[in-house]
Amino acid sequence: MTSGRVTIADVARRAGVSTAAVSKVVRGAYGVSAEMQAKVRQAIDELGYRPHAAARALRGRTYTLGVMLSDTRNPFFPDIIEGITGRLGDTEYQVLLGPGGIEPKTQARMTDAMIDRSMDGLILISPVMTDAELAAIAAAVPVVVVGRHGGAADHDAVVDDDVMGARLVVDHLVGLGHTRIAHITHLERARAQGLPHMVRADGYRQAMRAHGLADDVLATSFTEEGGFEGARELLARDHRPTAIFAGADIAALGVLRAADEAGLSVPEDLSVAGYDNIGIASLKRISLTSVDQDGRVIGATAARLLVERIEGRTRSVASSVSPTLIVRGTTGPPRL
Amino acid sequence: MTSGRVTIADVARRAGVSTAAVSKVVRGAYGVSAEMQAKVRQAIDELGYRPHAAARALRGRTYTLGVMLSDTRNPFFPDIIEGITGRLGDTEYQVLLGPGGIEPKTQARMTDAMIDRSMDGLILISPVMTDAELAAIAAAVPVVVVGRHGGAADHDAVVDDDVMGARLVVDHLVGLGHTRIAHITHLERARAQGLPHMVRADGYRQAMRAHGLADDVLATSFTEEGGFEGARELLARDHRPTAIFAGADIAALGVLRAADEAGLSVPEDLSVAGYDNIGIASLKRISLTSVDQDGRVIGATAARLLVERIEGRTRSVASSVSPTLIVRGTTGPPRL
DNA sequence: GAGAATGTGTAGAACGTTCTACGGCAAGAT
DNA sequence: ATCTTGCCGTAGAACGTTCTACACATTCTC
Repeated sequence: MTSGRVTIADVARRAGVSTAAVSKVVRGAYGVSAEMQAKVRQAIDELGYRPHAAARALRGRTYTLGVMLSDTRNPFFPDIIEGITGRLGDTEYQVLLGPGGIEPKTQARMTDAMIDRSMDGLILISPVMTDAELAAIAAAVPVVVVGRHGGAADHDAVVDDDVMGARLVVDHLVGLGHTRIAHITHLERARAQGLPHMVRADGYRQAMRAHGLADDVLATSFTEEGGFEGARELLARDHRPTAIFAGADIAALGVLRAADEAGLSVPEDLSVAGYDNIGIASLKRISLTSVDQDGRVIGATAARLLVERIEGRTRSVASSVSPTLIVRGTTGPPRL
Repeated sequence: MTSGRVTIADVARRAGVSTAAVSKVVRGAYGVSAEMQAKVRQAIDELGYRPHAAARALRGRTYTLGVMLSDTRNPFFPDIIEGITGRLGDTEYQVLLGPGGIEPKTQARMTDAMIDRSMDGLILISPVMTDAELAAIAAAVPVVVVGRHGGAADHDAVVDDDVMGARLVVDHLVGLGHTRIAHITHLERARAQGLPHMVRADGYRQAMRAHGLADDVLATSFTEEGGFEGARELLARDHRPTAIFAGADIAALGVLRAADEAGLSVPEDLSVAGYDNIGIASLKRISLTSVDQDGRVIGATAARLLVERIEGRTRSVASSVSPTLIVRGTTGPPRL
């Protein structure tokens, strides 16, 4: 009455039973008669009782899963969230997102905060931290990592198959008749391993080798400007490439601008492909050929793995989601 | 020792004081000697103690603020988040985001979940719910609403000044010499009031009237396709407009495509302006004139108001953030 | 030097759950 | 009749905090 909140005791009083009985009904625990069920459920409905998650936290579960986001601007992050919430929609679990920022320090602060709030499990999206820090978190709470290649024994991992994605692009371009295909990647300052852009570049190299072609990787940055600068350099060469595969769509947009400025028409003079299939790639005015990661599947998989782990699985799982190539207007046969 | 978690009792034992004393130090409460301070702080550091938020929740604050997101795809939502977290960065508050979805039902479920987790306050971004539902939430917890015009006594509100934004666009176009300026707005199915697109349309009408010009509003939808269709209809008229102001950038992109297809060059034959200043508007290849809302300021303001309200302010505040016009390449003088 | 005022620390009762341990009862086994 | 065996329900101790009430020193005031 004080705080206006309906507690388990209010329900118990109304139904004329003990709080323990109400708790059992709420949790669906063993040892409740049908009659008791009905009585308690009715009282719950009449009073509009909802369990107080914070109080639950002190004893058992909170039914709260945390998702640590390293970068809220990540273009497919909404898809991942949708995948997670979609998967969890009909369970009792609630999802809360934690903006961790790009700094290792702020990310650590966020994961700590999530642990302090007794979340039942954590999904970390592209976390920037050492393996030791990751292990410390995984020791405290079930963890699934998304977007970081190379798993570990103490947590599950879900990644896009970036090697396959790069191969899809190369195969497509080679199939169109291209032989001089350049790749623009992101220049890494950090010493981290297994970041998606590195794996994409590796995948590109492997695929080119498989076709008996020479690879040509230029590292700038995954920004519109980075793509522009990279393309300008590539297009100024004597034997300029007939196709440019940018490791990220945002860079591919810069490549398109460079082509415009160089007076090259796309795709006749230059084919361009990106990665991530961000929203604007599908706009008719852009129509960018790109690799789609299906964030929904990634998110749904991560959610499934996390719940499994919370419910007892200890063997660790690494799941790789296959990307698909979305062919649009920026790729075509080279002009001979 | 059981759960591995360091509790306030562990700290108390280590420092040789009572748990109440440790609690005082942690909370910075009154009645602690310097000596006690030092002893306790040292013990805290040695043991790596962090207060258990869920346990705190049962008595006092959780130092957790919830942000209910109605649409994770909202283009300036990352800016708002940054504004919020930036403002709160040096406080003890932690921010958690709740993906509420676009359905009233799922949004209600999320706000309930946040209340159940004893969050200290809630920021609701463009919530879709009745005033009564909103009032019920505001009765349970301090609330700040973002992006919904027309506040109420029980919560604070932060909105973009959409009337001003629309006026900025009209003034700019009129200043360039345009007189036939059309506006594309979003067709509303819901009976909700004060939604941004309605206010923008009103602002457009007011500004046109102020210049003695006839208004011309077409309602399609805020999608690329909606902008395209709307523009096609407008451009097919006998006396076609020389400028189109779309109520959202995404629709403006559709307008640009329609202009392309109609063989009209922008801005010579047609000026185009949008609203929201989404990321791609600044890409050189698009270079869309748009109204910028400064999500950071909006977010920071919301965070400030929420903390004030949590700390005791009861009088309700409605804050209006002034937008700015970003003039780029899609607007220019009309061809005579 | 008595009483008041101030400053510092502690005991212990909440907060709303979960869950172990146990009591009572009815039905079946002996 | 007595003993098991299940089943159903309850009492009550946690969980880790906060915070009121109070005890005890010390210092101030007259």
